[in-house]
Amino acid sequence: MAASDELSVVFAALADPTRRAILSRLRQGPTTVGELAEPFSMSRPAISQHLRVLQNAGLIERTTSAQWRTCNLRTEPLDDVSAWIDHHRGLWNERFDLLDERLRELKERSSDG
Amino acid sequence: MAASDELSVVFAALADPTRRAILSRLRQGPTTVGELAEPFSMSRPAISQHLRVLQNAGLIERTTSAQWRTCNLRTEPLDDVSAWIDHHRGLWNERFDLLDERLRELKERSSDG
DNA sequence: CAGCCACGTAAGCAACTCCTTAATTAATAA
DNA sequence: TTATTAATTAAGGAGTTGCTTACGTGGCTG
Repeated sequence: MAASDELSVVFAALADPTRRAILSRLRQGPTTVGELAEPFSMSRPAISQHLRVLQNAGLIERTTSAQWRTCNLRTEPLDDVSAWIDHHRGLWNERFDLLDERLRELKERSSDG
Repeated sequence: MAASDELSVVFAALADPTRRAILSRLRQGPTTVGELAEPFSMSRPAISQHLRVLQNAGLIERTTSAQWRTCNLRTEPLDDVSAWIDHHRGLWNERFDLLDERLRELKERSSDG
């Protein structure tokens, strides 16, 4: 990774499919490390190391209760990432109207269903 | 990097401040490699290698005319990244109102200034 | 042709990533 | 206490990254 600035650390954390899968799993709610490791054909220490990378990036939080470590998703770092991405997609200075329109559509649909 | 799936390749390409600065520069328009290398205290080959990473990720395109290579920004890969990020920020199923409000703020500011 | 210019490739190196197995810590349960 | 369970730390290795310097390539110019 080499670069130690926050954005680089978060991007690097996301540049691994195992780690992204872990984050996806955590969207369903807090989980223990063992449960998190289950779907992967990988040793527990490997998962622990991935979790450390995610924690350093601020993308998860770990709490201890008894001998279990519970992992929680933290989405704050994704705000910075999203801002950078959207800026470079050219959304910030141009297509407000389009985005606005789409959001309104989605909003209507979700209140309908 | 190890992972070779498209999303991982793009995230990894973005996990370096030099490469992100190159992309930022390219937002102003197409540029030659020499011009692109100028702001960095780094050898030309190093920049060439960064450009290769960006090209492999589909984030730039290089065209040759005479002895110059012109680099162009390609934002398509950012669409996938943005979709993943927004999905995991929970924006797709929840906080439409908040986003809507923020966009309205930004819009007002940009039309004011 | 020779010489310069813009850029890339090749080779090498320190540092890092991602995985492994073995040992360790800490809490629970007999 | 001893054994079991959950997870981390330690140590090591194959492969990758990010830089360097040296050399190569293709296009222009005298």
